[in-house]
Formats: sequence, C-alpha cells, structure tokens
Amino acid sequence: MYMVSLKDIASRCKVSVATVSKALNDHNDVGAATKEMIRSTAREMGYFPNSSARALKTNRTYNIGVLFVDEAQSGLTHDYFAHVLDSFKKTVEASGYDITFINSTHNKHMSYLEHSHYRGVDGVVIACVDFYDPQVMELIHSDLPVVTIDHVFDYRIAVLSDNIQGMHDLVEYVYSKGHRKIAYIAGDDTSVTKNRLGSFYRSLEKKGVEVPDEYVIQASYRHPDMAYEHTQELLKLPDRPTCILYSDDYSAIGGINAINDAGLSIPGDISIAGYDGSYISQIISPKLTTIKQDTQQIGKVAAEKLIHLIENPKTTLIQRMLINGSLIEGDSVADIN
Amino acid sequence: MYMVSLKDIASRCKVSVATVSKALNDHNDVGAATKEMIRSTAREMGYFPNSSARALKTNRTYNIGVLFVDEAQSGLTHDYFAHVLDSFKKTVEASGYDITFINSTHNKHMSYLEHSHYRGVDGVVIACVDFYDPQVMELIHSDLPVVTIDHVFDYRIAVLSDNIQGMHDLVEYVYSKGHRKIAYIAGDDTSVTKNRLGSFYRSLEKKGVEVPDEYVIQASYRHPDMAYEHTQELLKLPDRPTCILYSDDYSAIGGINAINDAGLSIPGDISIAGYDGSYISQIISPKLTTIKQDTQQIGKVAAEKLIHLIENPKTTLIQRMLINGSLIEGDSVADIN
DNA sequence: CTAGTTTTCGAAAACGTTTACGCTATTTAT
DNA sequence: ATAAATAGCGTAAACGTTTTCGAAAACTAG
Repeated sequence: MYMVSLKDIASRCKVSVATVSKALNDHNDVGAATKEMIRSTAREMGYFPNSSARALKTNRTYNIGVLFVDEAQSGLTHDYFAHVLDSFKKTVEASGYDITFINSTHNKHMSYLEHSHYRGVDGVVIACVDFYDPQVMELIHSDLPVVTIDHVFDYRIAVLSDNIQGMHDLVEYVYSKGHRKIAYIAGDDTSVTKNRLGSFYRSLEKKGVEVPDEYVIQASYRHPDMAYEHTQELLKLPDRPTCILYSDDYSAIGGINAINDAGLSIPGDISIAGYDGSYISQIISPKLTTIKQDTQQIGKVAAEKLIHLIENPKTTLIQRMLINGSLIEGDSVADIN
Repeated sequence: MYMVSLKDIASRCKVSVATVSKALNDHNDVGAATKEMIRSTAREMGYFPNSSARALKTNRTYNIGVLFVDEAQSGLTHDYFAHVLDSFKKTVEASGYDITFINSTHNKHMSYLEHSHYRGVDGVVIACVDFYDPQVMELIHSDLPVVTIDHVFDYRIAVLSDNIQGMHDLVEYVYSKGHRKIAYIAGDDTSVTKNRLGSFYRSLEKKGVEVPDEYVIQASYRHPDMAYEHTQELLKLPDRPTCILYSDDYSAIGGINAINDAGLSIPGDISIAGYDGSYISQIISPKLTTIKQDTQQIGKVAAEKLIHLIENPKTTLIQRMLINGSLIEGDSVADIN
C-alpha cells in the first residue's frame, strides 16, 4: 500500500513541500486560501504524517513508556495494574499519545533507560516495580519526564493511592461495627504495605485498641493459599480475632475458604475484609467489604501529570497526588455491637 | 541527555558513517578487525540505534499493532484477553518487537488502518473485536500482515481456541459422571458461541441425550448477575437439570450465588461447570470444573505466526491454528452414577 | 610483473518531515 | 510619490539511518 506524503500533496497543489507542511501545522505564514486548499486535498488524499519522520525531526514521538514489573511477573494479568493502565491508556490516547511497554526482555539486552531512548518515548510512567532495581534508579535519575505510581521519589511526581486514609477508613468502619480484636494479614514489605500497616496501628491506637503481635502477619499479595494458612493460624489462636483484614481481595478469598473449611461462617462467626475493591470481590458470596482503590482516577491523574510534564518541560513543580479510596460495604463484616 | 549516533562512533573510530552502519549490521564488506573495533567502541559509548531514523529508512518499525475491542469496552481488564496479550507480548519481545495498541480513540480521528500506517506497524494481531466493524474489515483487506484470534477470515491466518473440542470434552466428562439433564447458559452470539453451542448439541446427540429447548439459554459473557437470573429460571423448571454449564467462569460464579441463595448446595444438589479456567475459578470454593483455554499458547502461536508472516512476506500459506483447551477437574460436578 | 579478482572502505542519495532563512509582491506609513 | 513593513511562499539543510555504487588497496593467478 502506498503512503501519501507531503511531496504528493505538494505536487498536486503546485506548491512546495514546505508550504504543505506549514499549512497542515497551521503556521501563520501561509495564506488562508492556500491553507484551506492544501488541507482539503490532504484530507481527500487520505494523508497522515509519517510518525517516524516526524519523530526524527522533532524528537517527539507522542509515545509514552510504561514500566511495570511485579515480583510475580504477572505482567498485564495483574488486576490492579491492568485497571490503572487501562485508564492511563485511555487518557493519553485522548491527547494523541500511544503507549509502549519498556519492561521488555528484549533479545538485544537494553536497560530500561536504553529502551526508552531507543524508542524515543516522550516520558515514562513507572508502577509496581522493584523501585530499588538499579535499572529503575537509572531511569529515575535520567532527564526523561517521569511519573511514578504508588511510590515516592525525590524530585519526581508521584501518584499514590491513599493507603493511609483507606486503611484508616476500613479500621474505623470495622471498629464502628463493634470489633476490637482485629487481625491483619499484610502483604510484602513495600512502601504500600508500610503505609497500610502504620495506618492500621495508629488508627487502632487512637481508639485505644491494643493489637497483639500474633494478630499481624506479614505475608504476600495475591496469594490466596498463603492467606489460607495464615488464617488457619489465626483461627487456632486461644484468643482469636473477631475480624481479619487481608492485604487484597484475592487473599481474602483464601481466607474465606479457610474459614468455611473450619466449619465457621462469614460473617456469623468471624468477619473479614479485603482490599482493592476488585470486580470479583463483589460477585462472590458473601460480598466482600473492602476498600476500592480508585484505579480509574489513578491512571487518569498519572496520565495528565505526565503529559503536562512533557508539554511543559520547564515545570519543576514536584507533586504528590493522593487518590482517595472508598469503602465498599459488603456482607462480610458483622455488626457485633 | 545526548544520544550517541553513528556519526559520533565514526569520528571516534576515524571511519565513515557508512562503515559504522555496516559494521553494526554485520555486513560482509567491512574488515574483521575494523568491524570488531567499531563494535566494541559502539558498545562502550552506549550506542543504540534511533528507531525512528531506522524505521524511516527501512520501513520496518519492529512494532506490532494490537487491536482489541470488546463489547463491554473492558480493554486491558478483560481477563482472557489480558492473558493472551501477555503471552503474545512476551513472545514478540523476545524477537525484538514492541507492541502498540491501535484500538485508540485518538483525538485526530484515524481509522484502525490509518493508525496502523501512522505508526508504521509491521503487522497487526486482531482479537475479540466486532469482526464485522467496517474498520476491522478495512484492516483485514489491507496488505498488512494480519493474524486473527478466535475468528476466521478468508486469506488470513487465524489462531483459535478449540471451542469445539473443549465443549466436547466438557460434555463427555459431565456425561461420564452420570449427568443426562444438562443445561447450558451460553454467551453472546459470536462465532465462539456458535462453535460451543454446536459442539454441545452434537456431543450430546452422539450420546443419545436429548436437550429440551428450555435448557439452553443465550445470555452474555462475563455477566454474573444475568447468569444469576437465568440460573433461577432453570432451578424453577419442573424437570430441572442436574448440571448447568456456563459461558465463562464469571457467569458460573453468578450461578453459584443463585444456587446457594436457593438453599441448594454444589455439587450435592446440583452440579455446575465454567469455561476459561481463570485464576479465580481455582481459588473459590467449590473449585470450579472448567475448561482451561490455553491463553499462553494462543498468544505465543499468534506471535510466532505473525512474526513469520512479517519476516517472510512471500509466504501465502493460510493457516488455521487450533489450540486445545484442557479440562480442569474441580469440585463442582458430582458423580451421580 | 602484469592483469584480473577480491576485499575493504567512503561518498552520496534517500526515507518524510520540520524550520531557518531569503526572496518577491503586496500593503502600510510618510 | 517613495520607503519601510509585512504577508506569502520557496530553497535548502537537517534529523540518523541504510544502501547503492564506485574507488582504492590488497591479493591471486599466470
């Protein structure tokens, strides 16, 4: 298939290539009549610019790099990330950008930064990676526009799910339902987990509730089987909790299974809550009480901030964007007042 | 950040740009000594080719377009597609390709084909779209290398989850467990559904089992609430089925809820089976009996076929790649023999 | 030692854009 | 009226590659 170029339009319109370019880019040194004439014939010839040629000349690709690597290599199948990314993608596309994944296991081994330069991305969004990976650090310290999600770096814009507020709301809610013996099966040791754990302790301390050490278990995200075992441990405790919080909805499902297998019912015998507000959490029975992270908003804000950074390079404003979560009141927490 | 170019290497090595290019691309008209010398200094200077410039000259971007639009606009959050795409992505990346989404709602409105040309993708994989969309047809009839997933077009390579075999295996299994009254809540009217439905009928007919009309309901994929209602209808039937098959695992979960809410137990009172073999289906209780679609293989084969097509343009061999599913024997089908 | 062959390299054009600059023709100011 | 400003368009260089072609140098054969 033949691609129509500026030259084709130029010869058809009997003007120079430069004039065509300027007409299409709406420069003001080309007459109104010719401009309109050029534009209409461009339209009817089905012209679209060659993005490679344009990128070569302008150093702008209208391509945004996406870096995401999680410990489990789940890639695109990571539920939370997939939702964030989907929203991110829709937002940047509305501004004419496309996205390119730079977390590649390329045959020619490039670092993340090298891959970013190779593809000439205009900016990069970083999410859910091992933020202390030297390659990630290299990217962070580069001169590329960067926005990070759920992790804070100096001199970089970060978009963060407000885990402190989320966990606080969840604890307040559970407390309001009369629970005082609250356990927490937490996720891997990340900054997200640290925030949630801290908020968990502080919120309960403020209420004057003590948390025995054996009520808090550090486990792993998205590991229902691990959560299953830890739930069993909690159930075996002499003074067992009346409510268990999980690191995420998947883990909570592992907990549900453990509780059911122990012959106990939810929320009759024991209450539970998840985190994330995933789709699945609302179609299982009992519907999970959980904190819905606003993935749609996180992706959208990250996209907007990154585009703004790209299009206003002098901007040096460092921002921390906190995105609120919201409580979904399911049927998994009993009122024991 | 300054990008090192061929010119830089050339001046450092005191050779011409052409020689550097040829050395790096391993042409055989440059001496072994200089070739090695150029390559090592290129390495230590941290050179990577500018993909835009290369694409401009060679008409090869090493970029593959991904077209995916489903009726629910779920995008990247579509579980089945996310798994297929993840595998596809990993496979093409191993060969040096990146992917670009061409299902964009771009501000400058381009058709899929126009967007593909704009980005200069070397080929396109099409999955799960409305295959009769005129824009999709335009793409199908273009001269771009194309591989489709789960739909067959004339003159195009297709990779297909073998729904006929999958449904057949499932029916055989359920039959072997003694079930004769088998209902099926099917998905939207697509070629996938047609294949499964046909296989459902034929497999049972071969066994001499009759299927009352009210046992087969056309519903929608991934709609647990819709499945919930249809399950209720089936349960109300005077001669109610002993086993219900669902279009997918999510719908099956809707069915589970309906059955539980009716005070019945699975698989004690009634058996069910899903389709997809999603992660979630294996962590809920009871573990779902389901057909696992080999998303990993589907993505991999689609990638391999597309790359082969791209790199061997004269190939005109039209292929239908059938990818087998496999039965996951959960705890949701009772043996009533 | 010459003629022919092969090896190794460079000059230059090209891919499709954008843009700085210069030129002409038209307008405005004086 | 002329001089100065401006509007409208074209020339040409540049972005970083790849590739054709030709030239020079090295080698081979006789």
